[in-house]
Amino acid sequence: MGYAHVMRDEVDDLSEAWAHERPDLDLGPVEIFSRLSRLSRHLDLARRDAFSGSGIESWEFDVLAALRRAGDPYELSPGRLLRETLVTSGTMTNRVDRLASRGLVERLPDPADRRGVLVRLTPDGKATVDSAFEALLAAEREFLDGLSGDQQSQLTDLLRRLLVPFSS
Amino acid sequence: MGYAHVMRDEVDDLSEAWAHERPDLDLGPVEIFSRLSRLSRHLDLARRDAFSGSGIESWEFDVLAALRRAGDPYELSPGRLLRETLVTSGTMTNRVDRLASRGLVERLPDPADRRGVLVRLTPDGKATVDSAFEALLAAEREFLDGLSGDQQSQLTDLLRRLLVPFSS
DNA sequence: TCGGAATATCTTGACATCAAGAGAAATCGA
DNA sequence: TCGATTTCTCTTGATGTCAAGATATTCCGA
Repeated sequence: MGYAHVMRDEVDDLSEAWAHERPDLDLGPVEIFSRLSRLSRHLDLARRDAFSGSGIESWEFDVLAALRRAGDPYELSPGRLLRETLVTSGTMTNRVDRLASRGLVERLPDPADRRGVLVRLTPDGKATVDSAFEALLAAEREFLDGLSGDQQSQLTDLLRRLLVPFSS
Repeated sequence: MGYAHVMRDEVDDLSEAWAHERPDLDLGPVEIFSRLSRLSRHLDLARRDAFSGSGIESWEFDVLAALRRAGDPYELSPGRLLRETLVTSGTMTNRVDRLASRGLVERLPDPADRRGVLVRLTPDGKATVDSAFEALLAAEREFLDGLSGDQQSQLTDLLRRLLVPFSS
């Protein structure tokens, strides 16, 4: 049966308050989307802690991880990187500048398109992102403690259903 | 049976790439937390669109909504507001400044504590947040189209389990 | 082949956020 | 009652992000 009937989170308070003030509205979406956005906020903060041991920040990990999982030779264009990380082009220019000045990536001319460049992970960048990824996984695993394997699969499936419309 | 076996989202690509590069790691957490964080990012962007009709931005809604659901007389301290919205005190000072200059809230001295102030929703602020909230609910409801009522309840329950540890 | 439209990246200026700390008032133990 | 600690809000300076636009190159239809 589980403990659903005794568990109470911050969104229960929030939606109860809304229900009191606006009993005329259907607050269904609040139950899901407020939890999603608050969870994401809490997890961002926890992620920052997890990365502090590896000496990088979350935005750095996002870029390095995209390059890392692209596989050898760990190269992607800035355009591809910004689509993977959902930021604007100005932001990505700035991120690559800072990562390059730290020696974690380097810019190369794209041999196939003279407008373009390629961003490549350096050996230093690869070691950094590998260590950060392991720390992140370890931290995240703790947050899944309260969920059985079945529940984790269910949650994955439900989140995928929500995400599909956004995945072009 | 549903369509789980044919649905594929952007995180399926991402985790497949990781599995290829790091077959030594247990990537379970990625399936859930990457989806949470990417969903949250997409939803933030959608929220911005939903609010543009009401003439406010997401950060303004967050503050106005906290005051609105507090109920008459729609007053909270800055400290309470920053705990509800998970931002720092400097951010909240800045937010209240800008909302006050737009006439949506006003600052009052706290009669019970001379260090403190109270932030109160103006009638204009109340009308604004009520209209924005209805627009938000309408937009969010569309994203839930792909989930049955049962699935929405399941998702709510699973998200609550993840959120409880963060809800002090 | 040529010109317009699309694409790729970078630049600029404004702005929201944060971390750290300052100042004022309240609280609590001795 | 007094002093130390805590609480509450605001200030400051640095920084990351965005929107809009500039520049260079490629693509594509006529």
